[in-house]
Amino acid sequence: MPPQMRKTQQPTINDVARESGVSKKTVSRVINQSPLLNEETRQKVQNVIAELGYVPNPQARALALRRNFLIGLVHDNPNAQTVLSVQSGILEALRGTDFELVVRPVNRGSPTMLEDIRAFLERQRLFGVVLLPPISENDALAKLCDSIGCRYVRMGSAALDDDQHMVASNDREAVREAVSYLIEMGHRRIGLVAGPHGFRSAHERRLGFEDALREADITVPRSYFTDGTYRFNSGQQAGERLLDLLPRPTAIFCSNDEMAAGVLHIARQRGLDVPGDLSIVGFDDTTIASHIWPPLTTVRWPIASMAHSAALKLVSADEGTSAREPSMFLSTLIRRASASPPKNGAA
Amino acid sequence: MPPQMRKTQQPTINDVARESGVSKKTVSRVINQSPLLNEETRQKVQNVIAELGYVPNPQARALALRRNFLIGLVHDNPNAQTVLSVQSGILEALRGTDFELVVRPVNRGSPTMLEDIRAFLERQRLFGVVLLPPISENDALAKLCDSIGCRYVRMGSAALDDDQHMVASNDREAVREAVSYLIEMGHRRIGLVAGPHGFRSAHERRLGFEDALREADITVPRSYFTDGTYRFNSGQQAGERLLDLLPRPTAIFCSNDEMAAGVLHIARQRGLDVPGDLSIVGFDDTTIASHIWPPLTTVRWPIASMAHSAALKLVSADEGTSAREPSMFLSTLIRRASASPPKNGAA
DNA sequence: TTGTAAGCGTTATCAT
DNA sequence: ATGATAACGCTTACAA
Repeated sequence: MPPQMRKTQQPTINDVARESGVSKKTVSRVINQSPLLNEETRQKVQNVIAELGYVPNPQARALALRRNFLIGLVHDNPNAQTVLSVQSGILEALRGTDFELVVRPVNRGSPTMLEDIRAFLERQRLFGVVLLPPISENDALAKLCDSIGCRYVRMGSAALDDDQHMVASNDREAVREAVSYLIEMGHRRIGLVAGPHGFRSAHERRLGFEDALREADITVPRSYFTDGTYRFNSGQQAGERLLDLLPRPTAIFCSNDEMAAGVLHIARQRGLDVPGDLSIVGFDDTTIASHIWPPLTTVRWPIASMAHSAALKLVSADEGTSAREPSMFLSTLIRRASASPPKNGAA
Repeated sequence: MPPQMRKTQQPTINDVARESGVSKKTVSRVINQSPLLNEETRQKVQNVIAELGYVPNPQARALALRRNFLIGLVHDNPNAQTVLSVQSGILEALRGTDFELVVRPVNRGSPTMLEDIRAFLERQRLFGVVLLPPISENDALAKLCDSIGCRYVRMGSAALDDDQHMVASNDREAVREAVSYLIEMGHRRIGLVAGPHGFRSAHERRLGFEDALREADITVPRSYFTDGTYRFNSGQQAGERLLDLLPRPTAIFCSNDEMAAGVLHIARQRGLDVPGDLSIVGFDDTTIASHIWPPLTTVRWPIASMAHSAALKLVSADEGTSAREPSMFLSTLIRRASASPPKNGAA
C-alpha cells in the first residue's frame, strides 16, 4: 500500500487508524466523542486527525447509522422572503455541524402531498425536518414524521405542538398591539383584510384585530371585515371594496405586507393620501414594507431566529439540550410612515 | 428469514434479488439500465421491484459510487426573490429524478470562501453545483470544481464559460433595448444608476446603457452616471445625487429594481411626479416592481428557466444530452407605468 | 479501555 | 447475459 497513492484521495478512518496505531473502532470512538476513552489515546488520535485533515465521510456514516446528516426544509411556498429567512436561520444554526440543508417545496392542495413527503423522508432518511406554515399546521404531517422516525419542528403562529416540536410567534398579541396603536392615534373606523380561511396565521391575526376593538369598545360594520389570499391582487380587491364603503375606513389593518401593498395601490389610484386619508398597517416586515412609499408600518416576526431555534431543537434533540431553546417568539410593531392620526381629527 | 420481519423495513436490493431469483448484480443492472440484459430478466425484475415498492437506498449508492445524488446551490445571497426562483427552477428540473437540492450560501469577501466551498464539495461529494452570480463569475471557483471532479454550471449575465458550464442572459442587449425605449419616448437626459464594480452584471448593463445612447447619438454629462450597490439605500443615495443635478435627468435607468425603488422613494420625497417629471426603469422584475406605485417598467430575465436548464445540464452531463439545453436566455422589457414620455415635451 | 468481526445497501471486477 | 466476491467507509455488537 504505497502511501503516495492516497495523495489526491481524502484520508479515511483506516488511514487515521494506521497512522495512530489504533483500531478503526477507536478512531470512531474519538469521532463520536465516546466517554470511555483513554485521554492519551484520544489526544494521539486527535492529532493524527488534525494532521491528516481527516473528515468522516458522511455517506458512509449515513449508511451505517441508517440516518443521513441532512435537515429538510419542507414548505409550500409562503413567500420568497420568508423562505429565505428561514433558510438562513437554519443554516446559521447548522454552521459548524455536519448537517446540510435540503429544501423541499411541496404542493399543499395536491392529494398526494403526504405520500410525496413520506417517500422523500423515507428514502433520504433525513435526520429531521423543519415544517413551515401553512403545511406545518397539518397534524397528519406531524404524525407522519413521527411514525417514520423523522424528527420534526413546526413553525407557526401559535403553539400547535409541544415545545420540542414547535416554535411559534405570538401573532394574535402582536396584531392586537398594532391595532391598538391605530386606536390610540384616534382611529375608530378600522378595516381588516384577513388572510385566507384555513390558515392558522389568518385566524390568529383576525383574533388579535378583534381583541383590540373589543378592548377599546369599538364596533365596526361587518363590511369592514374582508378576506384576502395573502397575495397582492387580493389586497387590491379588498382595497376596492373597503374604499368604496361609506363612511370609509380611516385605517386598514392588512394581515400581511403584500396585501397592504395592494391596498396602498388602490388608495393611490383613487388619489387618497396615505397616511392622511388612510392609514395602513401590514404584517411580516418583508423588504417591500420598507421599500414602498410611504414606508409601511408593520409587524415584524423574528423568522430567522425562529428557524434558528427550530434547527437547534432538531440537531440537539438527542442531547436533551433542546429544552433550552425558546419556543415562543415575540413579534414587534415597526412604526413607519404609513400610519398616522386621521387627518380630520377623530373619526 | 421470516418475511414478516421486513414489514416495516424498506425492501433492499437483496429482497428484490431473492424474490425474483436473480443476483444482486442483476437487479443493480436493471436499476442502472444496463444495456446488456435479457429482456425477460429485466421484466421479471421490474415486476418484483414494482410489487415490493423497492427504491434504491441513496446513501448506499452514494457510498459505492463515491458520489452523492445531491445538487448543490452555491450562492452569495443576491436577493431572496432570485435565489428562490432559482431554487424552483432547479427543483422543477430535478422532479422525478433521484436528485435532491442542497443549498449553500457563502460569503464572498471571506478569505476562506474558496476553501469552505472546497471542503463542502469534497465532503459531500456532490454530483454537481449550480453557481449563482456574483460568485459564479469567479473563475477560480470553476477551476476548483473541475479539479475535484464536481460538475458545475454557472449562471451569469454573459457567457463566461463553454455551453455545458454556463447559462447566461443577455443583459447588455436587454438594457440597450430598455434605454432605447426611453429615447424613443423622447427622453434625452437619461441618468444611470449602475451596479457595484466587480459585478459582471453591472458591467454588462452599463455597456447596454452606453450602447443605446451611442446608437441615438446622445451624450449625457458624466455626472449622470452614478454607482450603486444594488441595494435600496444606494438607490436612494444615487437618487439624491441625480435629482440634485441641473438640468435634472428626465429619466433614470437603474441596474436593478431595488435601487429603482430607492430612486422612486427620493423622487416622492421631493414631490416629483413619476413618470411625469421622472421616468424610472429597473431591472429584474422582482415582486417589488409590480407592487410599488407606480408599477415599475423593468427588464425581466428568465431566472427559473435558466436555473431549470442549468440543472438539466448538470444531471444529463453524462448522457451527452446537455448539448440540447439552451445556454443563452433572452430578457424582455416589461412596460409598466413608471416610464412615459417626459411631461414637457422632448427635453 | 480497546480490538475483532460482521454488517449497512449498493456498485465494480472479474469470472463464467 | 449473469453471478460470486470484494470493495465503499463507517458503526454496532460482542469480545478481550
